[in-house]
Amino acid sequence: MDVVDLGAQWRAYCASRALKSTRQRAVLLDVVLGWSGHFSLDDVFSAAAAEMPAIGYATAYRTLKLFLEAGLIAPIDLGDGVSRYEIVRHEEHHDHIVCVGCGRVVEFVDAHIEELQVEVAHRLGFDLVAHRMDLRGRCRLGEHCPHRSPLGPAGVVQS
Amino acid sequence: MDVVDLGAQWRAYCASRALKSTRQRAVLLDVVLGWSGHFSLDDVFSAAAAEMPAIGYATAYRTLKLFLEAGLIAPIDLGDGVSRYEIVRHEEHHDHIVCVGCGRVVEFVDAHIEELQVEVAHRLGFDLVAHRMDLRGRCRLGEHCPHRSPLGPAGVVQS
DNA sequence: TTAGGTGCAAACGTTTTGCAACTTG
DNA sequence: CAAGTTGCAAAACGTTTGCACCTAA
Repeated sequence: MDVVDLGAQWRAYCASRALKSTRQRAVLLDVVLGWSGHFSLDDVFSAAAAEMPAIGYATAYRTLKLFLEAGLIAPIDLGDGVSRYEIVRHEEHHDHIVCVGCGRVVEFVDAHIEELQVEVAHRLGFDLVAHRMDLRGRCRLGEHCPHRSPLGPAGVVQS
Repeated sequence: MDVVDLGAQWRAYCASRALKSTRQRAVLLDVVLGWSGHFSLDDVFSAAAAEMPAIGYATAYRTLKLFLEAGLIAPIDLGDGVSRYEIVRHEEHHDHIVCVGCGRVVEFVDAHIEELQVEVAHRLGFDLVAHRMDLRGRCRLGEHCPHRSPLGPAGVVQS
């Protein structure tokens, strides 16, 4: 499911809930779908405000909540105390590993672990709905590592 | 490492940082070590206040922070927006699965997944320091499930 | 005696809401 | 027109801190 499909998904959600289409929502959708990586409410608001100065924080807040309910975005927790989100891409689910030294975030998927999660859930009497797995590690980039800080996503590592 | 050892660990930490032993800290340590399951700052404060009405919220806050630094407790995130913690038991590390229907939390460990996590981290160039894995599922307790709400921990399920 | 600890109240940053004015369908 | 949406400002929330008064060592 690519960005185009997420747009469709949003339109479907709007229809199902009789939501109106406004310029604000268009701008916000645009910002979110165009975002690569993780974003906070503030991130989204700032970007939207750049394109539409009159937009209000509350609107960004409420719209992000709608995106959440529509399943367009999902909350993630990277350990800092801020609510962050990322676009839900069904074919692109991934987990995170965060370097405790430099804060670098690598996204990855391990098919084997995914399987085992379903299995374990079943064994415990659950039907798995979702999961979140965040690893912490120290990355071995040596002198390149410390404090390279939040850098753009380098893509999801599959395995 | 059982509760007794955690007490020793705390004493060692106090010594190393020249922390004084006060009645407040004793009460708070007691509350935390005696807690079965997950707790919030509020939980701890309330329980401590029951035993020592004059205790201040800030003291609970600051002390919990010390416990955190001392490695006695670890933050966990169960998806509600509240900071929660649990006692660190080195031989009892576990992950969580939360029922999206009733909120029931089951703790578990899967040795195979644990191994794979280390492996994956290495493959990505990290030395694994810690991990957090929270599954969401719908539990199959049928009529017994919905809204049985936060119940006491039923122990860690090993596999 | 003195470094450290406590309780209070206020500051903080973020998230959330009430409301009157304004759009969309 | 009616229902839904917006921006503002303020409330609510959990968390964190400054400070003057205590207390363990």
